[in-house]
Amino acid sequence: MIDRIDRRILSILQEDCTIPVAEIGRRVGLSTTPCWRRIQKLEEDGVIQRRVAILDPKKVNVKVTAFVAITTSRHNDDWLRKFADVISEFPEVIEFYRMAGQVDYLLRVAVPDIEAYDAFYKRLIAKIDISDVSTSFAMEQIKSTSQLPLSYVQTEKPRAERDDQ
Amino acid sequence: MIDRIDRRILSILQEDCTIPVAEIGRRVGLSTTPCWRRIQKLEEDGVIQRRVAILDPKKVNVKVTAFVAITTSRHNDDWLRKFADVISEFPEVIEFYRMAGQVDYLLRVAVPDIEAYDAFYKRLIAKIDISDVSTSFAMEQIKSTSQLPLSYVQTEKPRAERDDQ
DNA sequence: ACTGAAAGTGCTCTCAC
DNA sequence: GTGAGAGCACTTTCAGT
Repeated sequence: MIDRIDRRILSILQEDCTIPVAEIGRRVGLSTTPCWRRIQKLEEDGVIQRRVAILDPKKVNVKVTAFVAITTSRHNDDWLRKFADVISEFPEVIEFYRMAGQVDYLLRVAVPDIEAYDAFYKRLIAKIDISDVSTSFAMEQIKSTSQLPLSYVQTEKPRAERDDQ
Repeated sequence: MIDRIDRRILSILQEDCTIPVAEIGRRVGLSTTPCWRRIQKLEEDGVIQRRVAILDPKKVNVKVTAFVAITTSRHNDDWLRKFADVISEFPEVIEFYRMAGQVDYLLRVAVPDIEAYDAFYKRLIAKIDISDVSTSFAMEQIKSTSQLPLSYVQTEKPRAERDDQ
């Protein structure tokens, strides 16, 4: 389905999606047409979901990252759906996971400072009844990337190599 | 520095950076040229850091997200720098924070499954001596976005509004 | 399946206002 | 800030390998 050339294309586009197709082709050893068709297919197949601009958190005044661990006292499905919807609506919530283990849910929240987090927190609990919440703040963002590892992609060997065996 | 129109432009580009400048201009009530110039400036100023393709984690076979909480037994600066470098090198590490509070460091790791996490973990501890590690797995990704909240941006009021006052 | 060429389109970016 | 225009990159097709 995805071969090594596709993987290299994905790697390039994950890094910078403004590179012209002709240049991508050159880098992966393909001419423009097949390279363009591969990219088109990767988009059709949903491997490439979207192309977006990445902003500098500091420049848009969200310097503080908070991790919010939520433990709920077991509610029914309806409540959980409402819970998920309400929380997802907050633009400050960048990531939202249902967890295995002690903690039930984990949020990553982007805000300017601790006071803003407090205000966010108040708006959150005003909208939804949460029993147990524990917040940790990040002091420093050492790494944060939109690039997923591509080493685990199920690669189909290129035809040439397959025929060799 | 950044006014409301810039903010709307950023909001659009955070969502989809393939939209033509003319269309962005139309949406924010500007003709192509000034809109293009604003985008150019936002890039120069580093507000827009890059433009990237966002891939579907499932399609590239990283279905499991692990959060790794690391507690170190207080090392010196050199060790900490090496620690940061070694961990940052792993492409599976998508996010890496230095934390306040109980936990010293928090990683978000993307892997195909629990076995792959275990292999990753072995490679990690083989490279660096970590005393106390605690891993939690996400069962479900309810929300995950590259879009930062723009409500906190320091906005300079547009000239017209300022003059009105 | 990829190459290369080539036509058509639409966008980028500059310039004059 | 507007509007127009030149140049260019991208898209898409087609014949050929």
